Amino acid sequence: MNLKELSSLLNLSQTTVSRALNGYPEVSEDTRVRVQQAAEKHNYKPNTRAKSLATGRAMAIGHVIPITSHHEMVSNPIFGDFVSGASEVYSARGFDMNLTVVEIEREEYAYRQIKNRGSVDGIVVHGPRMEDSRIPLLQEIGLPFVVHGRASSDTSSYSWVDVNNRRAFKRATDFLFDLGHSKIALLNGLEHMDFAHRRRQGYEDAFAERGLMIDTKVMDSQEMTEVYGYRSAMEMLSWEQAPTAFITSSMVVAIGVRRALTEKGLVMGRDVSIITHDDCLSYLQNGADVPIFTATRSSVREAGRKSAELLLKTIQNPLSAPLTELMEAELMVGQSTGPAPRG
Amino acid sequence: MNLKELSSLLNLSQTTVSRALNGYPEVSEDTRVRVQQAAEKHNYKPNTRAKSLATGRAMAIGHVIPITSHHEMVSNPIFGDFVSGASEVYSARGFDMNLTVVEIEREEYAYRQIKNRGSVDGIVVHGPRMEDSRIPLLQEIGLPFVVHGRASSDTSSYSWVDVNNRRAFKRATDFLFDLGHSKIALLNGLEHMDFAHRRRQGYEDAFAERGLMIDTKVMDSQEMTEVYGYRSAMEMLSWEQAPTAFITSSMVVAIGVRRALTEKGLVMGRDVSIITHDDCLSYLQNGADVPIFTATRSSVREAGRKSAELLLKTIQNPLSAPLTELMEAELMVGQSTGPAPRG
DNA sequence: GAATCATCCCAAAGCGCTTTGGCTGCCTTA
DNA sequence: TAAGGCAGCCAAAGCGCTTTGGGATGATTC
Repeated sequence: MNLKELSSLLNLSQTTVSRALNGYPEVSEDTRVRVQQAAEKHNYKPNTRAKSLATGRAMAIGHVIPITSHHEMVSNPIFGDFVSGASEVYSARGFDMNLTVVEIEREEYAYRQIKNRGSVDGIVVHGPRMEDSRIPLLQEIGLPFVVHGRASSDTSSYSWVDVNNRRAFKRATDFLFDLGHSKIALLNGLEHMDFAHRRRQGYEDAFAERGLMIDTKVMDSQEMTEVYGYRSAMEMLSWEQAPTAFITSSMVVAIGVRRALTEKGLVMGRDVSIITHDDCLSYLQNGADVPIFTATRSSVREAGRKSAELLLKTIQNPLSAPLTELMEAELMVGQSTGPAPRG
Repeated sequence: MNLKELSSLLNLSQTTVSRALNGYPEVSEDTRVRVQQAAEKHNYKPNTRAKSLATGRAMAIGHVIPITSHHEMVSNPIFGDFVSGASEVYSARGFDMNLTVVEIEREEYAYRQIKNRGSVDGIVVHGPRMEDSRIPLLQEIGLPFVVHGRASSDTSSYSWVDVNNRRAFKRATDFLFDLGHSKIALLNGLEHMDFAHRRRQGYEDAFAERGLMIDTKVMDSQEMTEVYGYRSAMEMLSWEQAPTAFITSSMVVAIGVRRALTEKGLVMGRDVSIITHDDCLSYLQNGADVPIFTATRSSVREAGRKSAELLLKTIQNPLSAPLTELMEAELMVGQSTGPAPRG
C-alpha cells in the first residue's frame, strides 16, 4: 500500500492524504480522521527512502565504530549498552540507527562517503583520540555530529557528552591515599585515547596535590582486557616494593587483577585494594547490594541517551552553539578497598 | 556533487554516466575511464536514498535486538562482536547496517514497520526463543531473514546460523565425567531461549548415556551475569553434597563462579572444576597462551560473518531453499578442570 | 548502393513521497 | 452587492537516481 493507492481509495489527492497524515492544518478534521483510519486499516507506512528523498532528511543517525586493522573494536564492551541507550531516544523520535564499523586507517574515506551517500542526518563519533582528526574533518564536510568523549586539544567547537574522567580518577586516588596507601598502581587504557589521558591526569593531580612524585613503573597503559589486568598485576606484585593498591580503567581489567591476587594468595580489600571505573554494563554488574569493587561509576547507557538527545537537538537547530554535557561519576565504596596493610 | 552536475560537467547524459559507473557494457572504455576519473576527482558518491528508490533495493540489512521492557538487561555482551563480524561482510558488499533495539512486547509491530518502511532488504533475527513467533511472522510478511540460532519447533523452513550447542554441552559434560566428577552443576542461561534449551539437552544426554539421573537442584537457569554465577555457586557450594564441577553458559558467569570459589577458599581446577562456553569475545579473551577456563569455544564474530553471508545470498536468490550452517564448538582444555577430588 | 548490424549515446519516464502555488466555493464585512 | 478572506482541496514539480526505448553513426554484408 502506497500513497497513491491509499489516496485513490479515499477519493482524495495525494497532497491531502499526505497532509492529513503529517498533521498539516489545511485539512478538515473530518477528512483527517477518515484518512488516519484508512491508513491504520490498510497498514500504510510511508516509504522511508521516498520520504527522505523528498524532504532531504534521512531520519537516521549514524554510529561509526572504529576498529583496529586486526579487527578489534576499540570501544567494544561498552558498545552494546551505549547503542541501546541511544536507540531508545531514536525510536521515540522516529529515527533509524545506522551502524558503520570501519578500520581506523580508512576512517576519513568512510566519513566522506557517509556524507555523500546522504543516508544519515548526523553521526555519533566513538572513541575519540587525544588529537582527533575526525573532528576538523567532520566540521569541514559539514556533517552534524556529537562526540562520545572529547578530544584534548579542542573541547568547545563541537558537541560532546563525556564523563568527568579527570575528577573521577582524582577522587579514586585521593580515596586510596586517605586509606594510607602510597604505592598506587594505575592500569590505564591506551593513553592516546582521550578518556585514558584524562584519567591519568586525575591520578597525577592527586599525587601533585600531596607533593608526591609518581613512580612511573607503577603506571601501565594498554588495551583494556582481562589478560592485561592479570599480567600487569602479576608483574607488579612480584616486585620488592609491590603496590598495595590498583586503579583500573574497567571492570574486566579489575577482574584480571583479582585473578592475579588470588593466584598470589592475596586477599582483595585486605592485602591489596582495587578501585575500578564501572560503566554500569548490564551484563557485568558490579555485584548486587554491595558492590564487589569500589568504583567510580557512570552509566554508559545514560551517556548513549544523552548523546542521542544532543545530536537530535543539534540537527533540529543547526545554527545553535555546540551543546556539551559533562557527567560526574559517583564513587561507590565496595569490598575491594581497605586500609593499607602495615608493612 | 550529484549525477546531474557530474554529467553536465562531462558533457554526457545522466544515463551514460550512470551506466559508466555501474559497469554496463553500453559505454566505451574511453568514456568509462573518463567518467570514473571525474567521479573520483569530485568525490561523487551516488545518493543512497535516490538509488534505492529507483532500484527498489535498500542496500541495507536490519538487525533487530530484542530487549526486555525494563531496559536494564539483555543488552547482550556478544552483540558487539557479532555485529562487527556481520559488518565486515556488509561493507565489503556495499550494504549498510541498520540497528533497531525493540522491546519484546512491541516486536511484531516493529517487524511490520520495518517491512513497510522499506529501509532494509532483509534482517537478522537475534536471540530466538524456543517457539519463536517472529519466524512465522516474518515468513508471512515476506521479509527475507536469517536467524542467529534456531527455534526448537521448526528448523527447516528458514535460514539460520547456529552453534551445535547440544553436542558442545554433551562433550563438556562427558569430559567432566571422564575426570571422575559426578556432581556436575549446570548454570544455564534462560531456558526459554533456544540455545539454552539445547545446551541443557546436551547436558542431559551425557547423563542419560551413562544411565544416571540428574539431581535437578543442581541445574540453574537465569540471565547470564556475573552475579548470577556467584550467587548460584555460593548457594550450591554450601550444600552437604556440593557439586565438584560447574558448567556455565558464558565467561561472565564462570567469572562469578570463580569469585565464589575464591571466597570459599577453594582452588579452581583442584577442588572444583569449571567448564564454560566461550564466545571468543575480543575484550574478554580466555587467557593468553593457556586458557584460564576449559571451554567449549566458538567465535561469535565468525557467526556474524556467516549470518551476513547467508542473508545476502538469500536476498540475491530469493527462491532458493533455506540455507543453514551448524558450527561445531572446539573443546579447549584450560586450567579450570582437573580430576574430581577424592571425597 | 541498399540493407543490416553493432556501437555508443540520449531523452524521458518512473520510483513514492513532500511541497509549492494555485483554484474553488462559501462566509464576512461595509 | 461587491470585495475580500479563508477553509479545504488539488495538479504538478521536484528530490537524485535507474532504466526503457529509442536514435545517430559508422562498419559490414550481399
